[in-house]
Amino acid sequence: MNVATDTRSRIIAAAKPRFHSRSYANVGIQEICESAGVQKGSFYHFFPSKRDLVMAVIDEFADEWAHGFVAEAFDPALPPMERIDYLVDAAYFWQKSIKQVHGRMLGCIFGNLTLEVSTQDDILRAKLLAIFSRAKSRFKATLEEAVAAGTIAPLDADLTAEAMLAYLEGVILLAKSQNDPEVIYRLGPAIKTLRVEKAA
Amino acid sequence: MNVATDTRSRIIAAAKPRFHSRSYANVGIQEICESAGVQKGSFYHFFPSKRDLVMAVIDEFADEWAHGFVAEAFDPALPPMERIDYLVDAAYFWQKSIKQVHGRMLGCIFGNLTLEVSTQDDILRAKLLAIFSRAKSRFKATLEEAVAAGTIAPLDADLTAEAMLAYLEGVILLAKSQNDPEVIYRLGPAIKTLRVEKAA
DNA sequence: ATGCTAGTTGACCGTTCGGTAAAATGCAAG
DNA sequence: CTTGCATTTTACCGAACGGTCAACTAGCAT
Repeated sequence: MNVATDTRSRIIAAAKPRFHSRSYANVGIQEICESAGVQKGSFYHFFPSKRDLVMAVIDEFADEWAHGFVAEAFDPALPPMERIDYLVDAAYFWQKSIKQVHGRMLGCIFGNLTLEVSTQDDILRAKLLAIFSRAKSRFKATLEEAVAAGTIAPLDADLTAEAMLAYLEGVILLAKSQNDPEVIYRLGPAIKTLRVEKAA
Repeated sequence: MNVATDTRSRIIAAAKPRFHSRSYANVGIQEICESAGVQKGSFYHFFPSKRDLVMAVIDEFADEWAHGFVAEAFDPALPPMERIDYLVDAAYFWQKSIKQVHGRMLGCIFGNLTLEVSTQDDILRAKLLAIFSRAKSRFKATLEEAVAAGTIAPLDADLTAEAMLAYLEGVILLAKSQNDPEVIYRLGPAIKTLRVEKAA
């Protein structure tokens, strides 16, 4: 069982950076297997299909974020609005370090996959949507706390949270188009100027 | 020459909706040729490579926008800030009509392609970057006009323009993840709340 | 020791991929 | 009437694609 777990996670470990740095369609099972030192038949013992692999990869990225930067950023000890700054900073430093190692800005794997596959695979789209939905909830709770604390004027927390998430993804997209994480540094802080007023 | 032009444009016409609704990697030359009623050898007479085709497709989309919605939105007769509203509205109605016909929200082809290929093909990335750069210029000029007219308080027009473009792309991304153009309707108007202050 | 099962192997499936080359066709200018 | 060029056709290339299958191995419980 330990060996089994190891093979499975070696496959995922080989797939992660590839899906992140290229695209879903551009990464083949064969390449992943070679890199993981696993036979193709063995791959299909653990994953019924390529889609199931990428779902596992999505989960791993999500967990990594949830227990890493996101947990740090949304620390209840921090003043609410500073959490958002922290998150944007984290995105910036992460992309910057990736570029230093890899030579390229890879962007957000959830955004990347969303635009690539969501017209072709509703199951993947739903998976990605769930990730975004959780992210939005974090923003929303933070905004509600900030409003309650009087840090910011009352607003529509739900829509503003969604707007902030959209902005973050958009900034990362633009940064990727320039292959330059500094775009995140320059544009990121403006996230706090976004506001959707409460409906009358 | 007329026949030649026709073949070439039939190829592009077949390729456009496919690249828009699926992805670069997922659309094959063969399929495009079949749909256009063109032989593969004939395809390679007009396009040296698949990449050259997608560049032509990008140009067509860019022209279509530039002479359509964008020209309408950035009408100098309109008050500057209303132009931005107009553009967001145009994006909304366009995506909505696409969904009515096609059943899916396809999003922005420039954003889609950017996230898919920009780590793998610097020439395509540069092409897409140029598109974004022009779009940003439109926003910037509009913002400068609004500041000059006293409609909005002075700000860093360059960075705010970039932020607005990022936000628009992000909103479309999120809408695509939900396969729902109404997201653009709900979040779009908040674009005007974005501000980057002038550096001291 | 035997039988069951999870895991592994490597060969194989048909299909599609982007791209090539040579021969055939159509057409227009000299 | 012929030369020359742009266009088109057809057949083909090697490689890669996602996925399947039957045979084999190893470990563990009865």
